[in-house]
Amino acid sequence: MRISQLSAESGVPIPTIKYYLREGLLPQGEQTSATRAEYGQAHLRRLRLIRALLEVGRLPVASIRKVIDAVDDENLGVHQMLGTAHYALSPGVEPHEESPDWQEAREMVDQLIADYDWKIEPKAPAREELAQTIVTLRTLGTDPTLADLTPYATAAQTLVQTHEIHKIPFDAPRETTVEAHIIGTVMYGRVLDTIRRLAQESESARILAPQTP
Amino acid sequence: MRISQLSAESGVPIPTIKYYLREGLLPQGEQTSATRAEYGQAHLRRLRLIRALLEVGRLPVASIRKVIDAVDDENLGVHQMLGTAHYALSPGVEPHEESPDWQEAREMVDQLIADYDWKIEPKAPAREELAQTIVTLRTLGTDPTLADLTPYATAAQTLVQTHEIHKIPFDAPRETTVEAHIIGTVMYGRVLDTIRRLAQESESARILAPQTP
DNA sequence: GTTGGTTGGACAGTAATGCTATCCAACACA
DNA sequence: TGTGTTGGATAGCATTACTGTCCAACCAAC
Repeated sequence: MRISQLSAESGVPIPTIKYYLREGLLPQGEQTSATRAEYGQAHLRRLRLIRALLEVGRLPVASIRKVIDAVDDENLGVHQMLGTAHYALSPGVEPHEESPDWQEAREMVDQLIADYDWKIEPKAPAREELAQTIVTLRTLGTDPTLADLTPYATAAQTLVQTHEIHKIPFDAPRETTVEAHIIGTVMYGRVLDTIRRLAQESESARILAPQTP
Repeated sequence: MRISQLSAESGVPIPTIKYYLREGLLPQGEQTSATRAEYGQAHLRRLRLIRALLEVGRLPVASIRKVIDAVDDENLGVHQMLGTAHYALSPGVEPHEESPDWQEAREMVDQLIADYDWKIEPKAPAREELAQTIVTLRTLGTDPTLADLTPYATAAQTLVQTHEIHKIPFDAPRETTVEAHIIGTVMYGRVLDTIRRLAQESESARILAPQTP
């Protein structure tokens, strides 16, 4: 498959594909001559993943490259590879000042993790992210307690344990495993967010809507 | 309160505050002379909300303005105001080609909404968003069925009905009501997303981590 | 009354991000 | 022998969210 066909099948313009190649998101095709390269199904698949992460997952290109670098690093074991990829999917929190508010928020996060007996790396970005959200909620005047967070933790745990984790083929080839992991994290993350907004609209409408029985 | 104090209390630089004023995110202060304006607690509160939506909610400035315009439009009833604000919080889907894939995806969304007996406007942006995600999941090779979506719908409905909707003071002043609504949608949306990633990491670690009992 | 700092308003500039556009020589295929 | 495509390189562009500079008008302190 040449680049034009790759473009036609994926719907991605050729200059954009070249850009992804430059940026290392897409592996180079197999060179057949100085000005010819051959692309295969793997490239098409990778290209679709990139577009999914960009358009649906709204991940920056730099994060996508981190994910891909983790996959392509053969030195990493599956566990490390998944961890690296997973962390790269995290939006990330810019550095912030140390303050008692932050310390308190971090303690709440630690407590939540302990309550649910979760096994989380100390440096997991989601810890800081959650702490940031708690701090922000405080400055907004609402003061979240652990009891406000547990319903979300329970819901998340149930979803992950009963529906998501079994979809990941841990014994398949590396690339298949990460891809499933990424899809589970990003795509179903958006599914959940969107569906939650539907549920909110519906509940809000039931309470407030002008009577139309 | 003058602009410098507003900046000091909020931690937002003065040029940025000026920018928000220009963009209509922040209402003008009360002019006391040609080169003096007075700001109050409402401004500080609004400023914190803007930062929360930007930093935690990752909403574009244009969307924040839509939310604020809805609040400031006195012609709108509370129901309409909440709806407009809620829709502005949606990331939005760029226009796409009509195709059987999209039709099928939309039908699946309609079916889900019907199954849960949700009351959703035909033009709700979350419909198209969910359809987009379904289409994308298809191109990625996983083929989501209604049964794959229902666990998320059940979880979302439970969260919204038992924990979120009661936090919104529907009989309070408009501004208080929308603010609570926005916080519920955006901030707790992020809480859920982040906590879900924690749960994923933990489950993944339990299955894959090198044994460290 | 002078002086020094602050304010609002206007406008230009900037950094990051995700593309797009153009050019070119080297092919491949008819 | 021509026609078109390719890879590689480089430059340009649109958007977003600020940031920087300038200035006359002020207010408050000395």
